[in-house]
Amino acid sequence: MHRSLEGVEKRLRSRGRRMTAQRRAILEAMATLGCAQDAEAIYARARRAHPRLGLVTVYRTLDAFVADGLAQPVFLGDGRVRYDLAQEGAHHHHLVCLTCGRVERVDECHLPPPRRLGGFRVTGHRLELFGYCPDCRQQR
Amino acid sequence: MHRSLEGVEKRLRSRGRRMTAQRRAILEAMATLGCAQDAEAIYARARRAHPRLGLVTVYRTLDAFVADGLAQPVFLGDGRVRYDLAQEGAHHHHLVCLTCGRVERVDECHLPPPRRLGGFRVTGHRLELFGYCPDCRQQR
DNA sequence: CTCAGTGCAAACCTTTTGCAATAGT
DNA sequence: ACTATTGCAAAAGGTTTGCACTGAG
Repeated sequence: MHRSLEGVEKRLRSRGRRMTAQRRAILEAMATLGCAQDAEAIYARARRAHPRLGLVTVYRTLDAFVADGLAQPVFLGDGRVRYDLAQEGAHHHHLVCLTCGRVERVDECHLPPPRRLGGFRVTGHRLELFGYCPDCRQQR
Repeated sequence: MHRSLEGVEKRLRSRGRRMTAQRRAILEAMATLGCAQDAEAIYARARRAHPRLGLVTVYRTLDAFVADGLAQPVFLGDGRVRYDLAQEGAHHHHLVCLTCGRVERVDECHLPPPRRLGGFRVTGHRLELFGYCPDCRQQR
């Protein structure tokens, strides 16, 4: 993980940003927790490494990461924004359990996105799959 | 549109719900405005037909419609929930302009959703396409 | 030394809830 | 009549902003 941290630091610097203890803690939290975590979860985890961290800083940092292409927002429709660390080969989707809310990462993408569609130039897409996880499937 | 309104009314009744002037106004607003409109937009439009309508009623009605399968929520990541009227053959996706926010409906779905994936039973999906609409494409 | 980043408190905005009044059936 | 539905006001919940202070480069 330290290797990618260096890359991240370089990327931040190139955009006039600074590497701080808070940002390191947030990056580590995101890497540890995995994809599609919300600000609160990242905050709780990052606080272990940096107890003085404020929730507001998490929000501002996530905004900055998204602006710099280091993170991507994920919307699962539960009223909060979740975030993925934008790593190499990062294009992926999410599989969400409708019962317990568990989120799995799905790496295959069978979508050949058309470059043109109804006059639009299509540049990207988001796909979320919904269903029932092994645990919740049994209880039905 | 009156034909489908009757179907809607029947559906509501079968679930112990009542058809009110407010609900008619909201249904009409949704049908007129098209897909992926938020509560505020539906409220503004429905108020033309029923000026005494309250925004809270729109929220509660939309919740009820979703619970009854008459509407579906759409999440485009702009911090508000949007709604589609669930009509026949309603499965569709959205094409969103990253510049102006314009939303087009996309009826083709090239996604053969796998029934099983990583232990999950997959029952549905949401796909949103992003890009630039004809107007905004020119300005670049 | 300079300015990006931080923390706190307060503001914001969308959505939800409590409750008494209203209106379908 | 019975009770689902409504409207208002207030609360809730996630996110953003103002401002003075801190600290990376």
